[in-house]
Amino acid sequence: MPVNCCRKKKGNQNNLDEINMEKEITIVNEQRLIKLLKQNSLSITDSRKKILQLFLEQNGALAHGDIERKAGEKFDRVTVYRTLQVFVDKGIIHTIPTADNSIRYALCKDECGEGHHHDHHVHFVCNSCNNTYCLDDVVTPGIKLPKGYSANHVEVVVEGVCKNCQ
Amino acid sequence: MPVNCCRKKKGNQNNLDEINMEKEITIVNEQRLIKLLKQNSLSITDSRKKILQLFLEQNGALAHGDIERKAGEKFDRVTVYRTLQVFVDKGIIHTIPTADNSIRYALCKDECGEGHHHDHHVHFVCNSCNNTYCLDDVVTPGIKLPKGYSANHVEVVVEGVCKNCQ
DNA sequence: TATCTTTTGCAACATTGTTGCTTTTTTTAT
DNA sequence: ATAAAAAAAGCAACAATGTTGCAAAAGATA
Ligand SMILES: [Mn+2]
Ligand SMILES: [Mn+2]
Ligand SMILES: [Zn+2]
Ligand SMILES: [Zn+2]
Repeated sequence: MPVNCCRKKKGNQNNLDEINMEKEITIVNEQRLIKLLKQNSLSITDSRKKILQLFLEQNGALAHGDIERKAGEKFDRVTVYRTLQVFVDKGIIHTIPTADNSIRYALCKDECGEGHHHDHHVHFVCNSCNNTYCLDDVVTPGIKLPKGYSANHVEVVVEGVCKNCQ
Repeated sequence: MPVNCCRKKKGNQNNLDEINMEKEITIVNEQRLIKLLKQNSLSITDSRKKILQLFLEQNGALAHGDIERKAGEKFDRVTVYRTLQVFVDKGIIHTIPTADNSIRYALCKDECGEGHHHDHHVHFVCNSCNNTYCLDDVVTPGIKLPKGYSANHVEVVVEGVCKNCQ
């Protein structure tokens, strides 16, 4: 992993006025999507824009199936698979392990890039709404392993009831 | 979850002499398998004995596919699915989440039973041999969650290089 | 705009998981 | 040991998920 490998993306919180016309919002988002894709040296295509948009609009994580559904009939299933793979490779999204054979994907923060993820945060799965959230501020704890084991990465998934469902 | 809900199974470490004849070992194991199934009010069938045996013989965890392969052509795929499901329900095995769409299963310790699992240990996936181990002695840490979230269960999966592969 | 490169969609296929129903096996009661 | 009842296994059909190669379409480049 190269030194100084982490790009600095602008925060870009997208705090648009609620009163903005729909069209205007669309334009802004489109620009943002294109910028993000360009930053990652990806060519700008409809499917990439659409799928990236889904992640940006979404608070929590998305499973492949969710994306297929939300992207509508617009794209081939194969394209969705390939797009997700590219996004993971580029450090745009990361995977979240589950115990039900349906990997979830969520946006990475700015520190991730091609070939190196740094998503050292805890994930939360709500038993009520069934959403999965990145708890970006909750850092994964160090784990003391038995002699002989060495750790590369620690993944923590907490299951419970989320803020909205209490 | 009822108070005093946890059965006490005998340790039964199966420290058999290496010199025991194959047949004898088989008989011993058979008895052990039957005992375990009876303790869990399960009827004694070939597939349940075989699959349980695979777990007892195996140090690490098994994915559904592993079991299908190891159980040979002996059983229908559907039977394997149903048997695993029953074992999970009964607290004989527990699932381990992964990020590659292949749930792993491993034996529970004695505290688990029907309707209540207590597998509060860390899991370890080796990047070299690709085995998954239960680190029974490494307890999952408590996680301090943001206001509004409440935890039911914490799952920790550490990825790295295992003892045997160092 | 013309050319080169990349991505998409499609088809075909493989793997994985589910469901209903019939047959077989296991358990239970005689 | 035998018969009746209950449970599990096997089978078939299907659904869902994931993979690959290739031709057509779209995007980047000059
Ligand atoms: Mn995350
Ligand atoms: Mn375990
Ligand atoms: Zn929730
Ligand atoms: Zn290993």
